[in-house]
Amino acid sequence: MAPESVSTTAPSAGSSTDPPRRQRSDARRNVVALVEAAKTVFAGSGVDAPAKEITDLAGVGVGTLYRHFPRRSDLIVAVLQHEIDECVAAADEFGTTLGPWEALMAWIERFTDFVGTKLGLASALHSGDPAYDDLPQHLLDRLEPALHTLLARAVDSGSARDDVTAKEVLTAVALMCQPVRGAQPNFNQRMARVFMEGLTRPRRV
Amino acid sequence: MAPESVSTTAPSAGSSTDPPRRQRSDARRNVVALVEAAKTVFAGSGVDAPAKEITDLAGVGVGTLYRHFPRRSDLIVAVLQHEIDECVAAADEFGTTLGPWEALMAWIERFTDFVGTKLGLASALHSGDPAYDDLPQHLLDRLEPALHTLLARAVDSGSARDDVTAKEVLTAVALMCQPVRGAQPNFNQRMARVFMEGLTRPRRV
DNA sequence: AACCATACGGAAACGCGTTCCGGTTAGCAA
DNA sequence: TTGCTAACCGGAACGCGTTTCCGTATGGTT
Repeated sequence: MAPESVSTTAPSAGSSTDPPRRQRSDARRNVVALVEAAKTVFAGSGVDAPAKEITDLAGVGVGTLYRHFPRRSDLIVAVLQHEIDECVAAADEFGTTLGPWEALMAWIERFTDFVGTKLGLASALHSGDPAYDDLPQHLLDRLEPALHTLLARAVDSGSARDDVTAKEVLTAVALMCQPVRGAQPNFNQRMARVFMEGLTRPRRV
Repeated sequence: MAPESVSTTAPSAGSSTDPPRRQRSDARRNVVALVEAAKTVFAGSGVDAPAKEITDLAGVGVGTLYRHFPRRSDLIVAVLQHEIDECVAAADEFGTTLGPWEALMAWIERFTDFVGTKLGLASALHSGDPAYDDLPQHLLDRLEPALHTLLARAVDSGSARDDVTAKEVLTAVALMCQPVRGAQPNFNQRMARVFMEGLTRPRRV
């Protein structure tokens, strides 16, 4: 994940090795500028926009980008951090205000919104490109617990089958969120809903 | 689609312009060698293996590859032609030997087998890379009619909902077939099945 | 003020797809 | 057979984006 960007945490702990000097102020500034620039560029050109586009906007050299964010996924994670947190928070809210099944469906819709509106994020998630390697794992680690709670409740209440894990649901729905050329605007959401309906107790007609 | 590879058809028609000379024998040989090599390389390194790997195996220069197959999708189509035909044929068979719903499910499983075993084919389908532009459309054109028949029968028999088109099903299932790192081997098939079960008439629990 | 670990920037190296062109050859006609 | 020419060949050259590398600048500390 983001190597040094988020960690504004306790650098003072004189650990095993020599006293580590604090991060320089210009470095901190640049990290912020890069994340800010990346947010803008990603929104306009997708998550695999040329690196130079980002560094130019941030007013730094490419070296600086790669030093702070060795992999593209590091940068993406930094950019999305906030929205991911919001997504997790939504799970708590739905879980307490809606019925088991409704909460599950509502959250999935929220999740598809999140993934779908990030240009190319879904594609990156499953591209196999090593630059994005950590991305799926990180999202999974963060979101899986949130969904797990909702799903377990739906299973307990008898409205969802119990042979599919939260992780699998998350992965499958993420797959469904990939942009499709020439599809109707809400295609992905509709298909995700169909998938979710397949999650109700199975039976034949 | 494949520009000149498949078209062993009637070059003799003295059309508007001067009599076109027949395709040269070495050209024909090279096309065959390339498709053969591509089949091997695709199987080993996925559909986006470096072009040079293919040309080396085929024993030709890169120029020859690009002349015959300007887009990567042309080459893929040529390689898959046969298997696509088989997939279409399977639809006919299932349609006549199985019940409406069972035929539908059987064919989808057949389809996931096809897409899933082609390394990276599913990813390529939705990559957005212009090199693969024609690929989805070509597969859709070829497979949609096959599925349409099966789906219509299932809808008529009352076992499937009628608010999702064959094209949508095909696209959605293709999305689900994308390889996922660290997933169980049959993950994609299972998820595709869940999706299909969501296709039964909707109702609440 | 002086020192130095840290960080900067952008040039250079690299990998890969794609284009281009001088040389070669298969097919056809005389 | 021989000669002509369109068709074809190979790979060098080019474009573009990522990634590495290193001389230089600078913030922090003494």
